[in-house]
Amino acid sequence: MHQPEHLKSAGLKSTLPRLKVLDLFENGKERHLSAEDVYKQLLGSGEDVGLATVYRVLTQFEQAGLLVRRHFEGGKSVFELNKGDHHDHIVCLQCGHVEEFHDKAIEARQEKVATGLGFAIRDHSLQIYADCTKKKCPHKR
Amino acid sequence: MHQPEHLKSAGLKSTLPRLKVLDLFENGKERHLSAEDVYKQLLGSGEDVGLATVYRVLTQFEQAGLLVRRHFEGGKSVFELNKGDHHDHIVCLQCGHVEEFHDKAIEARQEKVATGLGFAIRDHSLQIYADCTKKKCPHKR
DNA sequence: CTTGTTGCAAATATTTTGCACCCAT
DNA sequence: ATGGGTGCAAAATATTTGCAACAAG
Repeated sequence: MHQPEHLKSAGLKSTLPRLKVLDLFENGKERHLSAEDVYKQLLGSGEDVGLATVYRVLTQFEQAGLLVRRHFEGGKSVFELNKGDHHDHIVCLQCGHVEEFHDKAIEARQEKVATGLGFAIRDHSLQIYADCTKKKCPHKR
Repeated sequence: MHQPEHLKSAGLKSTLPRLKVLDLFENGKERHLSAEDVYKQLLGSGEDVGLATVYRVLTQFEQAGLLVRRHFEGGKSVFELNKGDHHDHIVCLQCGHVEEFHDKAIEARQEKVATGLGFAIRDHSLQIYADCTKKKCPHKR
């Protein structure tokens, strides 16, 4: 599996559920997963974890800076690996796939607008909800 | 109170709970309210409504285009009057006040980015979380 | 009248927490 | 061994729904 250094440095013991969750994000197919997604995938792999543990681990990883929590529509929190870079998201309304993008011009304008209104940006979140224009949505679930 | 034309044209009967909720958004102090906020304010005004009715009314108003539903952080939905214009939000981290803004350049870039990735935008949501730079935050709660 | 609307309670959905047992160090 | 970690069940939070009583047109 993987080295538990990340966990160590975060003051977290290297346990099976934690290693498995980390592995899912590092080597899984989807980069953006909800607690339910993680839980189901672990059960599917024959792991015997509780949903509560998944929630606890995800929250701990978020606080440790290993994961980032996103608030898309739909009431569920979605997590992804914290790669250190900032990016925004475009969510396909047809299949739910999440694509990432970064646009310097948008960031610059945000800075300008905020400054103009007398604010100092600390963080921001931008999601675009869209339909895929290709004949077949390439990201069917 | 108010004319029920909005309701009529939306195919909704003009009832007391609906008129009261609409009034809150049109004449209330805060433009952005959660279901819980609306419910508490109505109870405070001596109205006898159920929380379920508030949720139903808010949802109906959203579908009728009278209100817009926002998904800020915190797990709760927040509603505001639909003034027809599109705008994004800047949330003051110090007092929680919500300021609105609209920037053509940002919108244009979003369109460009989405098109470039093969998507047709249906909706988007942009929130900036920031600190007020004025000596005293002018929006203390 | 007739159909839409409401309040209440119960049901969902998501996430958190209490607790006794288990395991990494 | 021992303190953190886990699973399970129950609680907490946000929202939806079934249903009988009720009210607008």
